[in-house]
Amino acid sequence: MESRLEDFFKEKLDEAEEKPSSEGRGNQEDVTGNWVRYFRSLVEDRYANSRNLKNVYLFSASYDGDKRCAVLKFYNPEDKKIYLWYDTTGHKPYCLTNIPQEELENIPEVKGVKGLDHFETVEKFSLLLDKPLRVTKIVAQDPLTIGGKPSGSIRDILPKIRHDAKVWEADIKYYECYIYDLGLDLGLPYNIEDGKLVKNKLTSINFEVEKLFADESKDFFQYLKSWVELLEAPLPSLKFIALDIEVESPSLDKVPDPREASHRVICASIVASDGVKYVLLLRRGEAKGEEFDRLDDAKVEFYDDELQLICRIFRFLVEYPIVVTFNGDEFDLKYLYHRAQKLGLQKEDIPIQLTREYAYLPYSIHIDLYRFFFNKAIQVYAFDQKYRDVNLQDISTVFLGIGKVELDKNVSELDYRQLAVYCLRDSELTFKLASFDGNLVLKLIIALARITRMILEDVSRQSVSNWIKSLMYWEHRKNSYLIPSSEEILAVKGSTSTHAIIKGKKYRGAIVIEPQPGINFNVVVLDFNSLYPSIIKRWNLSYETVRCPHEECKDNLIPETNHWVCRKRQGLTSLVIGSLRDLRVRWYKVKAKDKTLPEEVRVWYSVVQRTLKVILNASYGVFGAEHFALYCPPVAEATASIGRYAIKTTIQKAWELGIEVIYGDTDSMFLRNPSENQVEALMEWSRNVLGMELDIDKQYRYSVFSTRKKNYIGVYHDGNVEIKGLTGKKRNTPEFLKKTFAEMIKILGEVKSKDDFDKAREKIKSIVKDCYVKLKNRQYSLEELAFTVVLGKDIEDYNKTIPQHVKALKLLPEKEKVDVGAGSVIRYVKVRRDPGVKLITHAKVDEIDTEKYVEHIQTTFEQVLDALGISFNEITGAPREAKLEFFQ
DNA sequence: GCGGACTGCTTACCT
DNA sequence: ACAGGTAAGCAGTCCGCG
Repeated sequence: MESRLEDFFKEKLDEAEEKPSSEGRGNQEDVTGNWVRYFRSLVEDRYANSRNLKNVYLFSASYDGDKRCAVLKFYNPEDKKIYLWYDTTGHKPYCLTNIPQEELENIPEVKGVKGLDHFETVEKFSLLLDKPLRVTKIVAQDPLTIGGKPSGSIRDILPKIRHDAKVWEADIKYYECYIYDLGLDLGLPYNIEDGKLVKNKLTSINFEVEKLFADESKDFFQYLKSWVELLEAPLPSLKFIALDIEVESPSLDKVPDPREASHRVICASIVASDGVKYVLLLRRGEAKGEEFDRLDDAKVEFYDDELQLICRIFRFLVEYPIVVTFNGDEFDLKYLYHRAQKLGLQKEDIPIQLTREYAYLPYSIHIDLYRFFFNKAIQVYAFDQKYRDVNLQDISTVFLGIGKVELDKNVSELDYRQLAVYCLRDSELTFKLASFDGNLVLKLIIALARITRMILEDVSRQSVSNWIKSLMYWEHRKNSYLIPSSEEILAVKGSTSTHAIIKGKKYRGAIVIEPQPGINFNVVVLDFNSLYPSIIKRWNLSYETVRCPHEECKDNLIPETNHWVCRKRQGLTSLVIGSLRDLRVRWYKVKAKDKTLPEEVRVWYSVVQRTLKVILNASYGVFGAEHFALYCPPVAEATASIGRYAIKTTIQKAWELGIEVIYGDTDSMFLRNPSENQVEALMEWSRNVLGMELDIDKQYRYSVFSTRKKNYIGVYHDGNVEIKGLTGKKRNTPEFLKKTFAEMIKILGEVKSKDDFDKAREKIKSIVKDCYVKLKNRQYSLEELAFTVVLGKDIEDYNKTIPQHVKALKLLPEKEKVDVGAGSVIRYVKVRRDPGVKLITHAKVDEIDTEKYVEHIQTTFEQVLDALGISFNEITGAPREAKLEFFQ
């Protein structure tokens, strides 16, 4: 596929790079000419319309403003390159309106809009009204005519002309509209035959799956089938690079502004999946040590000219199909874009496009891992909150066991070798974050793209509400359903009928059962297997079915609300979320553990089940989120309400069966020493009566509860200890407390029987006592005493109250305050004098307010001591209090 | 002028 | 920029107190 021309220019470029200009800053033309020629030839050649390609994977799409059409990006696993394909179907941007075609034709303000193509009358089905609707399709020659111009777009002028004008589907990005209309599947293989797009034959549905879901309705089964086809499709082997650059910086701790790009790019490093490693360094006037041509397994190149170095980076950006960065959107690529222009390169010769939020690579796929790991849903559900702070240092330490190279001075002051080592490490870490566990992260992104029908760039950056929006929109278009506007849904279904416990919330959520304080042996924890998605499936919840327009459904009420649910039509959300849930629980989760399957298949199944988990966990919440495109509070409210109903009735049934329920939260029930028969009976009852699966989630040798909800310790039969919610493991708790707490936990893990507790009690008392004494003697360092708190917003935004960590910050001189903002981590200690707090960097050990810290020891340990029948005063030597005994 | 009761704010957690 | 519920610590306000 690669042309002679491309090879020719590549050689030319290599030549140019092998003899970096010796006479210092040479002619601009010489420096960049080779790059520009090479780049232009590449665009004309390989990136020109591809007419014949086999088995290429659809990874991305966008709109080409020059050619005025959609362009798709395909990845060819054969030669591991990206190919562009420009639309050949003549598809055009459009939106829909309720104004009849004849009327539109007679409105001069509309007819006169430049870029308008034509009108059509089409039939769509309105789920909201449960009836067909004739609407007018306004077709334009370019997306901006529909919407997005500062003024004068169809989207904006129609409501001005007629007050009852409705406009639908006008704020969908054009390439998304294109994907939905053509029913394209992202991440799946296609063929291009004589310029036409042909989907590869799909993996047929597995016989086992078919058998597993034989009892489901026809519609439901159709959904299962289409998901399986997507998710069982083969996965291409991927080729990618990680990139990182270093920029001279004026002062310590000050990151150069990428828009200004006023400082030199002094180093770049590239680590590629094919083993290629490069460090590119800028020769600088000042002595920066000896030059060298290798650094471990990386090739090192020195450049006299900064622009030449940057062009070298650009070559990597167009030659590799996938480029991975850590914060490339906000820094590396943004910087390179502006810096290259500053040094004289034309915009069109830079292979980077900046939008408001992204650095987009038109000839490859840019994945910014920072954006991906920042996603809360990814953080919590895909990675079980293994990392807390989103930065390269912490994330790579968690997943790879290595961190960044530590610096003791400004990057500008490092010698060549130190700089190279530092920079190379960063791109190595970035590379490994994309590739660990067999490219887990990239696979997650592809699995997400397949399900959501989003391009890789979007799905890896945007959050759950956009994922679900996209997959729902795709389903609407597939079935010719009119996509309702958010206002429309709200107008018809805006009301809620319950009251939240927390002020300012819209509706009542889950319930938490009051725990029975004390210690209990043999505790079995049952939970509803993905409760909310199950409810959405079983109760047919969707924006069109909750409060549906049919009189005859109005008696089909949802507990504790005045909402009813449709009996006549299967809800779209119910089908989509329900099928994904069942597939995860009954197929992918099971198969991910199936040792008879080849390792590679198992790994993919585990990726899929994790991806589904992320989507499913968010599926309920989005309907209660104002910014979600299909925001529908009654759907969220109904879901939570049925959840409360499910757990309440199940607990009641448990008592009837003679099982003691000692705690429960949302979807879980903690049973005290139940018999196998009792557990089995309860699970069966739930299956038969509620129609919901109840599973054994975990079994504890014993559990420790105080009177507090969302706070407990569970000790598994193997001695592993699970701690939930306790102060002793919170992030902001001082280290000395966490350490002492961990010692106590270790003792608890060793307790096997009631008798062991007597010994454990004594040990725990002495551990806490030691802590108390050490504190009193001021033997703890400031490091150990510091509270670590994340600043929730910028300092000046605290106008209601001034919390302690902000108080500590206010003592800083103005010019140091500017470096602190939302997201900064603040470490402070409590002192006796005036404001009571000081930043760790400003305090001394003898200022510490030990009395305050004693209170913290007390609250931290009382959460456990209570249940053990130990009073804190007994430990510190204060008068003995009555001892509580919880054993029965 | 001070302390207790109360509410509200902030952070971190649970499901 | 997925939801609501809970704990803890502190900030700020109101009220009573001859």
